[in-house]
Amino acid sequence: MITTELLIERLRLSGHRVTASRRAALEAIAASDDHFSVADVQQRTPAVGRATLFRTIRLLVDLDLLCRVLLEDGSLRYRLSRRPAHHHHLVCTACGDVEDFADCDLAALSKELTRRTAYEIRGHWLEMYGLCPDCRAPAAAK
Amino acid sequence: MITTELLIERLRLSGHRVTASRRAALEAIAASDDHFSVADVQQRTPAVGRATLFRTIRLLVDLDLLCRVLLEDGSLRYRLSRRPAHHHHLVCTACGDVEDFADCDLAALSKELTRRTAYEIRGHWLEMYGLCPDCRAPAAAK
DNA sequence: ATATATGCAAATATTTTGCAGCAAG
DNA sequence: CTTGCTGCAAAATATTTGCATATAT
Repeated sequence: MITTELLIERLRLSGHRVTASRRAALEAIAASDDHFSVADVQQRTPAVGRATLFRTIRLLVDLDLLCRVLLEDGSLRYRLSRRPAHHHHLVCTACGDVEDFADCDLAALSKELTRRTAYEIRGHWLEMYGLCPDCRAPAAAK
Repeated sequence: MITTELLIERLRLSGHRVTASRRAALEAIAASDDHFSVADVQQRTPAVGRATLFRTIRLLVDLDLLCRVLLEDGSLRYRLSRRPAHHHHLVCTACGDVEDFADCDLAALSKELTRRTAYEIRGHWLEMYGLCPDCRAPAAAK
């Protein structure tokens, strides 16, 4: 569980000011599970200006406190970073639950693509989708 | 090379009307390389209404004549489908060139994730980024 | 003929920017 | 007390919808 206090501490350590608005945004974010949009946060913090939320969320992404989650339909959401480094998401398409994973073995694919296209490969986006254990059961019952 | 005529034929075969606006949009699309946004098409077809372009592009995506390309920053573009089925993109981050590939071997990863999380995996997004041969040389020279 | 598609304009949604005032450090 | 942050309002951008008209088939 990531607490608001921890997030605030990280904000402070990176040389940014801890303000009431940021505190409010972080509380809303720490309380939200899975993934959320800017609009979701806005709804939970009506007192904070829209522009401030956009600025705050961008800041948090830059600081790696938030990561972006790509949904199956191509839309982007945000999520509290639970892993410091490179990782991916396994998203339940029914309930929105997210699992992180880091071991994407794309080395073989990367090598093969380099051989075939002469590209120098530098990065990738990978997100997986499926049904979490809780959502599998009802789906199977139908 | 995919011609406008081929695209129009596919439109017709799927039971949709071939209109001047759609023809214009398809011409603009067939002429554009790599990936493009709705705004890009709009610029090349000033006579076609904005709403019509959005509707046309959505139709083309539904018909699989266009596929969506995810850029590294998370924004979405479109691209003429050159492959009928499931595939991915290798995008040059310098010039925007795109190569398609289909052999994403995620079976092992998928199996491992299922074992670990009990998710039933149903799909994925995968895009690779790098420098194409033409853009590698200048980059290396610096 | 007639169902489909169009352009327009307006509504809605999303995100950014300028700026004067506020407040964290 | 100084610099960074805020809210507000306005602008820029992106997308959707209703509707009367036009047109492909």
